[in-house]
Amino acid sequence: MRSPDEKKKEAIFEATIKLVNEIGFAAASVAKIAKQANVSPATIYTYYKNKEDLLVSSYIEIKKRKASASMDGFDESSPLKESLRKVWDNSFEFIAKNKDYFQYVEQFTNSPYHDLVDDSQSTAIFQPFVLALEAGAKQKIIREVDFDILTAFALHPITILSNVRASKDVKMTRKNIAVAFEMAWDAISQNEN
Amino acid sequence: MRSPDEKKKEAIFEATIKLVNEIGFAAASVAKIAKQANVSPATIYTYYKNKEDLLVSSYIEIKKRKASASMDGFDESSPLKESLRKVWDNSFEFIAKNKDYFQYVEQFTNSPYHDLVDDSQSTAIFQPFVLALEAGAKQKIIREVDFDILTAFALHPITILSNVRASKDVKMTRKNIAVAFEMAWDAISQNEN
Amino acid sequence: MRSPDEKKKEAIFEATIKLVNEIGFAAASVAKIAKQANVSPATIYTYYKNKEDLLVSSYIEIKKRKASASMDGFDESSPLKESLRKVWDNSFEFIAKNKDYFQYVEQFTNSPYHDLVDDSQSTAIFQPFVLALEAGAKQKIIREVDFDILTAFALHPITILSNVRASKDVKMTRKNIAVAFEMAWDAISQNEN
Amino acid sequence: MRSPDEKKKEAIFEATIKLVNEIGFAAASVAKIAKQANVSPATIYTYYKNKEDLLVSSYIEIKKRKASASMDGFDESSPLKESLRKVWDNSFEFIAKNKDYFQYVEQFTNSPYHDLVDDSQSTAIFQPFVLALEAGAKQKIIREVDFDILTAFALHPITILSNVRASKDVKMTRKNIAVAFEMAWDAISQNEN
DNA sequence: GATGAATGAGTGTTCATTCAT
DNA sequence: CATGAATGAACACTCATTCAT
Repeated sequence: MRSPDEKKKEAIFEATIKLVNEIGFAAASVAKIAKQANVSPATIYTYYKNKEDLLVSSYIEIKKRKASASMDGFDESSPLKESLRKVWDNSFEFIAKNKDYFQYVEQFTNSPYHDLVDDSQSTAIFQPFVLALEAGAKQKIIREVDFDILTAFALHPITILSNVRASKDVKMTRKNIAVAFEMAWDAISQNEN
Repeated sequence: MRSPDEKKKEAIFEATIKLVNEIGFAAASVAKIAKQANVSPATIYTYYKNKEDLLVSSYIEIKKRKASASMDGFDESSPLKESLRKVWDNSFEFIAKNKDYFQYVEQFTNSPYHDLVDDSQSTAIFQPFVLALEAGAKQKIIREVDFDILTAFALHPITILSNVRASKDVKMTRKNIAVAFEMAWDAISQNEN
Repeated sequence: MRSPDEKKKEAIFEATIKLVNEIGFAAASVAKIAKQANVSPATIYTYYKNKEDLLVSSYIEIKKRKASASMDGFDESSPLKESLRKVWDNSFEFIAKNKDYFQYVEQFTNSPYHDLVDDSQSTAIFQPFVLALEAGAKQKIIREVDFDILTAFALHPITILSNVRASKDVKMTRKNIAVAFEMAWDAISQNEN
Repeated sequence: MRSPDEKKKEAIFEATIKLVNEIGFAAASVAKIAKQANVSPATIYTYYKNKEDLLVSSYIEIKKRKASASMDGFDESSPLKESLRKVWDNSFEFIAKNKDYFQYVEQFTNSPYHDLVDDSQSTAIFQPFVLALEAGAKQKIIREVDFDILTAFALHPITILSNVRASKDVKMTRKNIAVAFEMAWDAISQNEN
């Protein structure tokens, strides 16, 4: 069971995400976040060094949760395609359940705040997946290209298709996910002969 | 009576983009933008209704420029793959030349400001390209899927691979562009048999 | 017939009164007055030295018009009570026809601007009336008291009863005016014996 | 946690009245009031919602104080004339002691701010007096006329004669008050036969 | 004479943060 | 640990006024 303090910290965390999503970084003042979390502005400063720390910490926290969720049940011994599919399904499930987290990350990632963050902690969780991709490349299952190019097709479509702002109309039904995944796989797989 | 100074407006426009990219929407105050543009803060209000108008107008201006650049030399009679390739090359060229414009758009798109914008004006320019895609789908050259899913593989990789924040390490050399384009085409083309 | 210039000046005058009544001295900016009068802000400065001059001049102009209207048809040879009644009727008529002028004066009078004004010009018009009062006092028709005390009962009730803000509910019908006038007369007349 | 400082609030209140009287609503900026009260501009906003609230609250506060002072020692069983005289004496005493309060109210009353105020709270204190007047009217001691007409002669002369701006020259000595009161009584009393 | 562009100085207000309790 | 009071600094924006045309 959580201590009363942890509850307060969680309340501040949730209030931050809610407010930033609703009114943006600029308008989400410490005072407003405090009110939303039902604490005094001063209280926030007992948990976070300053506003920047609050925003960055919240981002990192989400990234961690998302990374573990995405890698849940990942099995290195499975075929690469199945592994990748697992990550896709996990990701869509996590995003569907945590739209607010996802939206916060999107906004944060494209802001100057992002430069302050060291992503290594959360990317570490993906390590097994990275290794699997590299192995696949060596085995000529998938293309041997820069890692960033690979993920542009293998992973980024997930976030693009989940982004309410970018893709207003598509509902990511099970069928749509399946099709999109096949497209991703076609993109990265070394199938031409 | 003085006549309006187009140079001054352009200076404000450029200053806005520069500052927003460097320090973000929140920190880019009207006063700072004015100083950067070498005008009085009050002068900005003779060209724009308010800060929001300044930011939104700047966004729209960029979108327009980018849209026409992307569609430059687009030929409806060419084969779809060539047309798409043309858009890719145009886009990468434009982005390479205007990294600051591009960065501004990325940040703007993922901010609450974006909800205020009606994108129809700039997307209108893409109309011939949209028609070409639809024709390609009907002719079974490319997959028949939701338009947003299609662009997630046919166009979005361009912006992802150009994004300095997301892809720090890859240089989009001519070769890398060629490979990435092939992957995009594999994703969308109806090549399974 | 007025020259085009005079029309413009009158437009500025009317715009000033309208706006000050609607939003008050503080909010009635030169720019807004200019817009209301359909001229450029700079144009106002060709007719008035500055904003203070505009407000004060408008006040004086109204005072003049009101003073002459009040004294219209004043006959020194009439009995004092009749003369006073004439002033009452004239005043109520003027105010009824020019509620906006009246309201402007009320607001102006109770503002620090009023200290800047030399009222002698407009009060000069009342001179015959003042003399009549003084004569009445000497003849023991009315009380011999300080002039300001006299007018507090003989004239001020007119403005009080006309003031929309102060007296919301009373309609100054002919009958109400008659009664109020009798009260005023009872107050000032030397009727005790 | 600091406790609220009543002294500070009073200082802001007094500074507001002083400055508004000296330079008017328009020129009395929050910054100037803060400086006069020896607090930070931001501090004013911990006690008042905004400038309007500051001005309106100050007005209401004065009205309350004035209303109770005016009704001090009011005795319903006394003859009406005595009761009214009591109110006159109380009022002149209060105004003499608090010229600044009075001046503030005068300016406020004739400004657009006044429309925002619900006067019922302060007028409630006058209720016994209102009832006494109504009783007097029924007993034919005073005229049966609209309440606003009655007060235009029974009460308004007090404020007119106290108004420095309107009546520059008269000193309201005990004797002058006595005379003026008799005039007021003559105006409202039903003595003609 | 008339104007829209331009601006330094100021507006009311909110900010992130600190501090005494 | 938690807080509301307090604030200097900054915010977006408007002001009265000037100036070149």
